[in-house]
Amino acid sequence: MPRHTRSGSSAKAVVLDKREAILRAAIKVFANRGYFSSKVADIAGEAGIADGTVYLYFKSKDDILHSIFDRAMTEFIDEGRRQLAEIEDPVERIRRIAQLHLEKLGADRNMAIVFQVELRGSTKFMEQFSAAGFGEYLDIIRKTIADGQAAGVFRTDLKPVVGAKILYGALDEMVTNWILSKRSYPLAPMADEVLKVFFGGVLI
Amino acid sequence: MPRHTRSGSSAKAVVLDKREAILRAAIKVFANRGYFSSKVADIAGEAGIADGTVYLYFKSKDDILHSIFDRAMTEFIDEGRRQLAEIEDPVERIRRIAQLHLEKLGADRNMAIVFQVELRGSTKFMEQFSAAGFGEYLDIIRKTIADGQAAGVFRTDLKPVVGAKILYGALDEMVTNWILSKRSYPLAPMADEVLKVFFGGVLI
Amino acid sequence: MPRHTRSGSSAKAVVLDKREAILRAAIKVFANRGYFSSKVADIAGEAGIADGTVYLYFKSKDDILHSIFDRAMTEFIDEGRRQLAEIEDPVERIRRIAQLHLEKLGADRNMAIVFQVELRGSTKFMEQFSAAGFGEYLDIIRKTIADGQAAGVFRTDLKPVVGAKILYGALDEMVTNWILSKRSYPLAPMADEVLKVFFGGVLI
Amino acid sequence: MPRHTRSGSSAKAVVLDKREAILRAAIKVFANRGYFSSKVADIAGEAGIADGTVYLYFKSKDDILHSIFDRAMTEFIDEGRRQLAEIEDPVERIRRIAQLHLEKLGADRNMAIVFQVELRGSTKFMEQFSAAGFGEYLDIIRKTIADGQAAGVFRTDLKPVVGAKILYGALDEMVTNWILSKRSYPLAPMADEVLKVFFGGVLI
DNA sequence: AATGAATGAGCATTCATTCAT
DNA sequence: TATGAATGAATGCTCATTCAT
Repeated sequence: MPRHTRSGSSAKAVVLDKREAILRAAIKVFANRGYFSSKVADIAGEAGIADGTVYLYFKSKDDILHSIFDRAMTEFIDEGRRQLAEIEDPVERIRRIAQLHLEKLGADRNMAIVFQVELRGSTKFMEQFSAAGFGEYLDIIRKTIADGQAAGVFRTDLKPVVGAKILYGALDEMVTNWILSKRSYPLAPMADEVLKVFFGGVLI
Repeated sequence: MPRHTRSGSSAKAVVLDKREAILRAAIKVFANRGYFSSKVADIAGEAGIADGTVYLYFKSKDDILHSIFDRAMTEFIDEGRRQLAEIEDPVERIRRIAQLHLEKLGADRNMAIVFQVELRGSTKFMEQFSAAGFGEYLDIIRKTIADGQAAGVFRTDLKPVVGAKILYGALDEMVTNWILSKRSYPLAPMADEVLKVFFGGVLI
Repeated sequence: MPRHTRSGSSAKAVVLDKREAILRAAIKVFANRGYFSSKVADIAGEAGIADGTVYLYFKSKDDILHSIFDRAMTEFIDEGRRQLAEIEDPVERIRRIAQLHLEKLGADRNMAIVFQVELRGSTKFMEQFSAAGFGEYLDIIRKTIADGQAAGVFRTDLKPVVGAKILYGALDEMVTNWILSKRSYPLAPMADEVLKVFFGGVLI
Repeated sequence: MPRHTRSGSSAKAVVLDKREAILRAAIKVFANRGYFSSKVADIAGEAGIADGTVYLYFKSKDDILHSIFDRAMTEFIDEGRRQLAEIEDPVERIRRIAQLHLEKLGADRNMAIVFQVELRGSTKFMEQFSAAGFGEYLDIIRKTIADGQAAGVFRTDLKPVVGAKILYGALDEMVTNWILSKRSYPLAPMADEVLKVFFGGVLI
């Protein structure tokens, strides 16, 4: 896809590039040492800039973490909406959501670590986050389940919001285990395992 | 066995009481402010003792958090073994595990916050913890699922370890949402909702 | 020499014994770790008593160090006076002083370390000490030199006080080197080497 | 080689200046209060900088003391080698050493206090220091005495190393007394008094 | 007298943030 | 914009001393 600016030398593009570089560096550093143990100097060093420069692009260390979440969540939600746009069938929609969830997080281990560990590691963040993108995400799942119930494909003795949490929790645990695992394996295929149970249960 | 000292005033008991008081205070403080933002002075203040006294009972702030996890996990595992001892049926065992999980964490909101937030908020802790009690817990679920498969009550096209993670993840998410919820509701009943899906799936 | 109290069980004797035990323990601990790095608890432990008991015999940690110096210095001065009482000849008196200096410090390595290191390691102590026993000690040497000059055996183009410092400094350095030496050798014989130079110089 | 920046304003010079300022401040503070009683904040205050700035130039409080010793000793040894380079006569060399010793320490009272008090006030420092510059210093004296013996000007019934210690000890005591003295007098002239005795002895 | 648990003042060090250049 | 030296508030931990028993 062609860029609208020639080379990366336009003022705007440079700004975005450096901001981007800092975010990437922060994701790496936060993933390795954790938010509280990471120093702004580490991030600057990883990004190849001076410490002070960080503050030209972010208001604070806290702001960096928030920006990481915001950007990733926005991208994820957008990508989700795009992919779900043409899928009508609730079952297929749920399948697509689950796959997308694990594909996205499975594609960037550092980002996954930051999401699973740092986002969860702070009630403050979690609360703010719930109010933001996370709530929206859960809501998309909830609505799809409700649609499925209306369409007569999902059992109706289950509150959609609870179903959404169960699916999300199961997927989330797949990610957490993948992060902590000493073995290296692809995360995305786990979606099918989760869906197998989510859709059909474990009882024969 | 008769005590030589009346009631809980024996030296041993006093020591345990103070240690206990510090742990309780720490759970409260950690739950409210998070581990990193909590000051040892906060804990001491909450426990009604001098700052230095904390160090007569714990080696460091870090040691306090570890002690919280260790004690709670040991108690939980013990209680679990006791309650599961007389249950043979895999389905019932799984049900008991899920209920116990939410009963225990639902009984102490602060403790639940510390577990959900602080334990998850540190790869270091998570790794140490995985190697310790958490792995053991997941293993109990895994074995029960395997037993159920052998007994012909659970579908066999699912790896027991994956099933265990799915169940755990779903329960865990119930706890996390309960913690973050502005509304106040009992956590334990959520176990049935999770089991409904885990056992039977959502498809009609 | 017979004791005036039978056994060590009289109140006075017990007090002295425990005080003595604390001082001995302190000398050992101070010698090994240095005054500032030594903890009162270390001293109590070495003396086999409870921490608080130290304060029944000494006003403070500082007081212990002072007591060590005071007692040792008093003993040393007394012993010196006794031994010098019957020596008239200034040369022999100087010899006796030098020998006694190295004999005494050479007899107790820990005490020597405390004297050489801790006493010197604090201007405060040194000033207080100068005003106390140390000044008295130097004065005895000074007077002996002056006597020798009056008697025509010592050169008179040297201020007695300077001569006293030179002798003391040379002896002191023997002690310091002996303490720091990795090899083990008797300190007392070094007195003759010092006196050889002090009396006759190094020039042929 | 021309500088691109005028006078002492180059980055390197500024760094050295601030490092120098901290060392000077530390010498003053250590001399007045002693190493253990001195606070890093005192040093920073004396140097007119913020507390944290100290750590941009030194690794720790301990590192400051070491740097003081290292720099002074290096300077002293260098200056000594320079001045002794053209002196052949062992007697004159000894004289020069003694004079230099008292000239240098007599030129900076605070530095002298730090050397006499803090260096001696720690077996740890003394041991490290013995292995370093101090041993080298004593060795220079020792060799000169041995040369004098070989040249037939010094008596041979004295081990050179012992002679070196005696001279050093005598000089050292001059410094210590000068530091502790309430009167103010020049230290350097005391070298002649010491040499008078060292060379010719006190006996007529 | 003896104990040792409790106290709390004290301090070296870190690090997010600022700002002169 | 970019730098990185400087700042100084913040805090975990130690240990001399006290005092209830």
